Amino acid sequence: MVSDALTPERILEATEDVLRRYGPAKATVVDVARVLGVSHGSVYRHFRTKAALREAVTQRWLNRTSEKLASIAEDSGSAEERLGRWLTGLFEAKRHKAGDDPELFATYSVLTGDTNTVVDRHIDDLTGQLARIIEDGRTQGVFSSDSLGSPAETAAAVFSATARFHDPAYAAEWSKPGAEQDFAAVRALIVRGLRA
Amino acid sequence: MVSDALTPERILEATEDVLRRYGPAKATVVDVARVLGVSHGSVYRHFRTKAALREAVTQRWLNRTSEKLASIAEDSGSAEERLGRWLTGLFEAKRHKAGDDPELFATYSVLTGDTNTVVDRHIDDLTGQLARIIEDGRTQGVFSSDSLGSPAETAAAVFSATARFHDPAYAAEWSKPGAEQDFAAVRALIVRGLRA
DNA sequence: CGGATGACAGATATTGAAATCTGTCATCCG
DNA sequence: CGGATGACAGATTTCAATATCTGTCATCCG
Repeated sequence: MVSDALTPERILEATEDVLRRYGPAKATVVDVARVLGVSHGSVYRHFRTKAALREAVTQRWLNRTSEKLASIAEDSGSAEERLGRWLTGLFEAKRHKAGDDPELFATYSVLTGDTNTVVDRHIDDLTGQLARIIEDGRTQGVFSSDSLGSPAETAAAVFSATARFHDPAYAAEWSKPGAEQDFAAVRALIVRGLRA
Repeated sequence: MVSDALTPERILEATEDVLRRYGPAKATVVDVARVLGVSHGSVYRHFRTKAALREAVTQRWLNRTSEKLASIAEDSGSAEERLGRWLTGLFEAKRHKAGDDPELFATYSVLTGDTNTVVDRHIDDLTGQLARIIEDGRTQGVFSSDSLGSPAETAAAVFSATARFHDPAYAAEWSKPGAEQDFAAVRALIVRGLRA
C-alpha cells in the first residue's frame, strides 16, 4: 500500500506513472492497481470503465496547459500584446511538453485521438480565452470590429490558423530549425489581420 | 494483355486501379502485374522498388491538384481576388477528392505519409504559386511590402495558416456543417493581414 | 455496512508457424 | 539483342491457438 485512502486523484497519479512506463498500448488497469497495491476491482469502483479512466487522466493533462494560459487571457493591458503572448505561450507549452518527455507526449497524443469529448471541451476552453482577448481588443479599439464576425467566430479562426503550432499531429515539426520563425510569421500575419 | 507496350503510364494506371480496389495495405506488385497481364518481374523493369511505384502514383495524384491551381496563380488581374480564388480552389479540390471517393482518398492519405520527398515537392510547388500571387499583389500595391518577410516566407505562413483546410489529417472535418464558414473566416483573416 | 477482493466470462492481444510478397537473376523468346 | 519470364531467398503478413485483459459480481473483512 502506497498511502491511506484510495482516491480518484491517487488513481490518476498511478495511471500517469503506468502510461509513462508502458505507453498507451500496453498500459492495463491491472498495472495501475498493482502500482497502488490494490485489486483491479477497486479501481473500477472509482472509474466505470478503462475509457473513463483514460478520459480523466487526459483531461487532467490538458488542463495543466489551459490553466497556464488563463492568466494571460484574464490580464488587463494591451490586447494585442496579450494575444501575442497567449499564442506564443500556447506554442511554447506544447513544444516543451513534446520536447521534454517525447514518450509521454506521444502517449497523450494517442489518448486525445480516442477521447473526443474531452478534447472538444479543451478546445472550447482555449477558444473561449482567445475570444476574451479579442473582445478586450475591440473594446480598446486596437482590433477591428467590422468584417470578421463575433469574437467567438474570430477566435475560432485564429485557433484554426495556428493549428500547425498546437495540434499534436504536427509535433514532429516543432523541433525543426525554423519552426520558431514560421510561427512568428503566422502570428504576425494573424495579428495584422485583426488590427483596426 | 490489355494493350500493346508496357509503359510507366500504363503501370501507374493499373496501380491506381489496384489501390482503389484493395487499399494501400493489401495492394501488391503481383496484383498490378496481373491487371496488366504480365509477370511482376516486368513491373520491376520500370520501377526499381514498390516504394518507387507508390511515389510515382502519389506524385501523379498530387499533380492533378497543383495543375488546376497553377492557372489561377498565373492569371493576370487583382492579386487579392486571385488569392481568395486560389485558396478556395485548394480547399474545394481537396474537399471534393475526399468527399467523392473517400476510400481512394484514404488510400492516398496513407501513401503521402510514406512518401515524404514527393509531398515536400508538392508543397514547394503550391507555396511557389502562392508566392507568385503575393509578389504580384505587392507590385500592384494591394499587399503590404513591410513587416512580413519575402513573398516566399509570407507564402509559407499563408500555407501554414490554412493547413486545417488542405492537410489530409483534417479531412474528416471538411464535410462537417460549418466547415465552409470556418474556412471563409480564416481566409478573410489572412487576406486582411496581407493588405497594404 | 461500506468498501475491497478475486474468480469468472467474454473480448482483446500475443505469438509463432505457415503463407504470401518483394526484389533478383539466370534463362528464354521473338 | 532487348525485353519478358518465373523460380528462388529473405522479408513481411496472415491466421489460429494461446494468453492476457476488461468489466461484473457474489463473497469476504474490519
